[in-house]
Amino acid sequence: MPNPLDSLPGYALNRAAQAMMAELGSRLAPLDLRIAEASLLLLLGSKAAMTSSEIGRALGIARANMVPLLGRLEAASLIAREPIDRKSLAITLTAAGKRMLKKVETLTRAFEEDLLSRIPAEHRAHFVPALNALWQH
Amino acid sequence: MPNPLDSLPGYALNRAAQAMMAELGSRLAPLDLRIAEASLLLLLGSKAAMTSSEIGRALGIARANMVPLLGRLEAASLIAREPIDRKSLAITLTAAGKRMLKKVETLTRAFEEDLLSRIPAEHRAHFVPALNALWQH
DNA sequence: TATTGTTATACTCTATAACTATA
DNA sequence: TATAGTTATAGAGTATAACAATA
Repeated sequence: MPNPLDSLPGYALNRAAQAMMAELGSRLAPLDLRIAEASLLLLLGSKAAMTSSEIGRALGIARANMVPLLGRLEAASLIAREPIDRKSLAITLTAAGKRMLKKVETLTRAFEEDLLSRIPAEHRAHFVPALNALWQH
Repeated sequence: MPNPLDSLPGYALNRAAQAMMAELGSRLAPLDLRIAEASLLLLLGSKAAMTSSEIGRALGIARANMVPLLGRLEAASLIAREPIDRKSLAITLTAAGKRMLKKVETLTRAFEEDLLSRIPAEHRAHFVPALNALWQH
């Protein structure tokens, strides 16, 4: 039933991420948010104001792809842009954005708990450190 | 420097998979193969002949998306399709496909070793079991 | 009746090049 | 000179609906 690819770390990593992101996407759908949009709200909630470029660097999103992402959030009145100088814009959460953030935080907490609960207890503490070793820096 | 999302398992999972798949994609580029194509060759190498639907189920690829995938591999003369009955086709590796498979196996082995080597030793043995718990069945 | 292979289509995510305006 | 924000575009991955033919 299982195939020989299942023992490959890279294959397992890809399948697990695909499954979990599909699950998270389904849970976010009722809020009309995509994963990147929810991530952005969570990030802004902890860092106050950031520029588009700073957000992109933090989330691993290319600058060019930040434009439609911020555009959708602004169209939904969840964020606002205010000039810092004549070159940069500060992205901040609106009141509606902060209310949406609360929902995202609740939903995310439940999702992350459910994800961890699927991992056998003896492996659980090793999960995030192993993953972070693969991409940080 | 790090952001608060880094401690979330789902976020770390997604970033790690994104980074590792980008790395694998770069390594496969000289062979002119995409990740799904290389996965298909590896699968066929261990299972002899399979139908398109069986491959799709094994790799988590929708049947409709198997069509262009198999089309590219057939255009590259790496696979062949032979009728099983008047409804199904057996997908098999051609001689060129088997030669390419050897390259993919060598490359994949190196990639998987490099991936694991990035994970601190104490976390390494927990990695694949934790991931497989998230998506299998 | 369920499954296979297929077509067509659409949406999302990601990547690149180029441009302007400013620090 | 490097960076910010943007436009346009292309590629790749994924998802759905529908269809004819066959098991």
